[in-house]
Amino acid sequence: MTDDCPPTTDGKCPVETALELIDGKWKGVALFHLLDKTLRFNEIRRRIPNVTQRVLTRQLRELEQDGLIIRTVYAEVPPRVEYRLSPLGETLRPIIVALWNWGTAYKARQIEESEAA
Amino acid sequence: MTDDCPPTTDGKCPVETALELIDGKWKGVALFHLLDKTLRFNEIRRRIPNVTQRVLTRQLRELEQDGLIIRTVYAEVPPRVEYRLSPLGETLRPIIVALWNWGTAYKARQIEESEAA
DNA sequence: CGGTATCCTGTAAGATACTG
DNA sequence: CAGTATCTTACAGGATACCG
Repeated sequence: MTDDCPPTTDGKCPVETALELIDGKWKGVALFHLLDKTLRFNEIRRRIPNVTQRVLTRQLRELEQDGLIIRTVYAEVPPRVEYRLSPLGETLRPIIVALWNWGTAYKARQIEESEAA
Repeated sequence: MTDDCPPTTDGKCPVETALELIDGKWKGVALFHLLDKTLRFNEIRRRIPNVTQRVLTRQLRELEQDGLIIRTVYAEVPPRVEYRLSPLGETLRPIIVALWNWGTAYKARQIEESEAA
């Protein structure tokens, strides 16, 4: 089964295809926060310390172009821009949740190890 | 629930932590092939066209350092080096499989769209 | 067979400043 | 508030050649 990897149309393994879409230092985390609810730009930013405005903007735009999130601009002053998962993005939910669970367990393991010192 | 993201020990969201470990252009695919069985270096290489020896070597070593795979060197001539998932790496299986399924569905959708033209 | 050793290039990410 | 506009830099990835 795992051998039907390469010979797809584009010669890419589906695993590679999937990972490419969330490749970007902050994309996974951004998607994670959007699992909960629609968020405004600065709301996302506040949840991701260390990301710069420029980088976050770009990554969100790429997610939008790839059809994973929907960006809605409200013609108001001051401007309001909301981001939410698209239907396609919703299908990523189990994966994002699985990553969160895995990462959480991984961290717990790290802590145990350091305490065993 | 999704708000307990930042305030972990290292300030990183678990999603970010998990993604960092499989961040590397070919790591996900390499792990995918190792789901099936233990593979020798060139066996992995053959399954991943376009990856250079140098890069594949480095990514496998990083996976090893992160405890996701186990590298075994047999003192033979010619040399034989086998790679297999570690117990920790095994815990990634559901995620890798989910990525494969997702990527496969995504590609199918792309094809449908292009045919609708 | 399974690597190193060099060298090179593109680009993702970051810092900083400005804007409708 | 939610962005652009510039500029800079590190480094992942790749090409090529050689080795025990």
